[in-house]
Amino acid sequence: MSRVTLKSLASELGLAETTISRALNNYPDISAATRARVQAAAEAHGYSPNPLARGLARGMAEAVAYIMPASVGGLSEPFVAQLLQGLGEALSKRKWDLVVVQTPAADEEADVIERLVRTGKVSGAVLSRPHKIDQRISLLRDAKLPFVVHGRSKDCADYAWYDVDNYKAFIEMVDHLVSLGHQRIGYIGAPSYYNFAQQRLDGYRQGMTVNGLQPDNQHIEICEMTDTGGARAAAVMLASDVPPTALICATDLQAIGAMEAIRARNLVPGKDISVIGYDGLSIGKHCNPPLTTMAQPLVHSGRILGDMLLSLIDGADPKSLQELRSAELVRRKSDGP
Amino acid sequence: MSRVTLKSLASELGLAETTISRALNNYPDISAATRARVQAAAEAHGYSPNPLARGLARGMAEAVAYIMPASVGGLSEPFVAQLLQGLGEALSKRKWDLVVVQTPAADEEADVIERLVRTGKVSGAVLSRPHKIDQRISLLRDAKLPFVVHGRSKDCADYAWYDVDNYKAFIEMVDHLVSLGHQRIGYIGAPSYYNFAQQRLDGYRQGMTVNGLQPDNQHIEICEMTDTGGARAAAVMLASDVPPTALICATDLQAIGAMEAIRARNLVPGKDISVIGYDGLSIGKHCNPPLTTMAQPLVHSGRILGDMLLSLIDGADPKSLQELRSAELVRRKSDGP
DNA sequence: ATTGATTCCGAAAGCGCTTTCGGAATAGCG
DNA sequence: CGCTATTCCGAAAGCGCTTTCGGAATCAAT
Repeated sequence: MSRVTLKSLASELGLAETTISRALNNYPDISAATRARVQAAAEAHGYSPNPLARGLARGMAEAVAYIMPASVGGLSEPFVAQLLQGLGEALSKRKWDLVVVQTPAADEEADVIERLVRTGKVSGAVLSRPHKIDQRISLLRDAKLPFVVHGRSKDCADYAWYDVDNYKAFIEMVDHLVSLGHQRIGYIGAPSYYNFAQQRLDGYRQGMTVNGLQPDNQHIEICEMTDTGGARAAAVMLASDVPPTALICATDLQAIGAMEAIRARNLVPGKDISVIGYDGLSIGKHCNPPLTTMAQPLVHSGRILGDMLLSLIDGADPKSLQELRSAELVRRKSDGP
Repeated sequence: MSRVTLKSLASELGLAETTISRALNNYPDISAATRARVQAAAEAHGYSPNPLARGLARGMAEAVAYIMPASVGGLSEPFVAQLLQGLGEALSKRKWDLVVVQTPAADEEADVIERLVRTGKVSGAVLSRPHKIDQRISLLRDAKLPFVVHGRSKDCADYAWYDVDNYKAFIEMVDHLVSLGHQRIGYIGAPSYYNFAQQRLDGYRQGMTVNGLQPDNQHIEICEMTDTGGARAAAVMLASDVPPTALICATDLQAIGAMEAIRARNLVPGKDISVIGYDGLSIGKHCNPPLTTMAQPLVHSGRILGDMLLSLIDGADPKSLQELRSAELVRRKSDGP
């Protein structure tokens, strides 16, 4: 059972390869009758064009790349699987493929991306977790490879992106805590080279000022986006003269760490000190207490990103493909008066 | 800056395309001098062969597929990201690509895989979470596409696989609990169509008997591999006449759910009732109390699976590529006397 | 019946690379 | 110096598909 090709179909039907091809690709210059005949035969034999050959001939591959975020501290991001699922769903509508590429170390990043565009094995790319100024974005832009970004870098005017409104979300988080009666609200942030980290910090600051509160620098800590990072940062803050009564964290993992630090001081998170995270990871449900968090729909994000990329490849204007979503507060048990 | 191809290199060096190609592919019939010259030029221009063209010519793609496990209950598996990372590392050594494919619903599974092998866009595949008898395995086997399985199905004699010894692990888990003084040890298992579910159940049973204990059917519950599943199962068991003093769970998520059910009855997991999970998810660290679990190194697994697949494609005998690892007990706080 | 416009299909070239094969240049040998 | 054995490179064909172009048939109109 050798592979079924255009040629084999052609010889079976007594037609030319080229006719088969055009029939299957809905060219207008094929009579309805033969088209039907061809399609039936293709169906019967389970024909599907060799994507390599097609890609070569058409000069573009029916595949897009997902550029995995460099694994911070060896810890793979928990959101990848969900995002991939959404992406896959979007792409499967056209039967396109999804190839995931890793960017091992920061200094090899350029190589990897350069190779990606040079070899032309994908006709688009999705990028996660952009930095404020992100070399990868410049590379993709220069290479004129269609791409969409999950998040935004600082100069996000001319490319396609999908992001949640970090700024707004963190204002809301402050609002929420204030409405619960909190005054001294601490902030545990992420490294500032991430653009979202800046947005979240700004949102926090803005939220404080509109509520007539003074963001105390003693109550702002920046650390890695891990549980241990969050724990350390929280410990520092709790040891200060006037410890905060509530903590806003840039990520769920940090929040989880912070809760541990709180418990380590024999305080009860959500009772003595409120903690709110950001990401909406399902892990949070099983913490002690369950973590209140701002959630973003990841599978859905993947789907949107995929759709965006496809229409971008179809020639849409990147500027028309910029979508800002709002995160939603998921109240669990880690926040209280 | 048009793409640099064999042709452009050839005309620049005054050589034939074919010579360039053979030089770069280390054919023995190219003089060392010209080879060096060619390689230098290729390097200088940043040449890398078009993978589509190469794949077409060679009749095989430099890419492998990772077949994502169907997302159970809409919940993406948390281990995917880590496995992918390991796989990517292994493949990057040869600069191969990793395409992830989804199998949407069970009835489309066959289609997807069939299309995968038919189009020949990958020269190998990795499969996760096999069932006892797994249609996907039969399909891949029949298609003669090299593949390795992460786990084993019932008939695993003739293909390549990498698995952890579930049976042994669950015996050890029982041993461990018995050594802590437990007698009534309950078991929360996974659906029996998964082969690992059977192995784990068997291990549990065996562990009980070698320790002179009678596995009570009242103390065995099968449920979905989710937190809610685990919670429901634990609730049932706790309500029985002689509730178990310790719980062994087939997955960490179930264990996390079980702990919740225990807390719901105002009991303290790890103190009143011990709980041990299986998977070694890092989530477990942040539970209340931190979950004791049997851990398997996922990134490493990915790397092994990738290496296996590559040597399989190189012509290795599948039977020689079967590796059984042991899981390791990670003691945290959810087990006690 | 002649022309011109349509409709439909096949021939041919090409995408970028690999690989087999043959032949020119060089070397080794008597 | 002539002959065979080596070394090295180019020509050609092909991987499976797409797409442009031209030509044979059919049709409608004169």
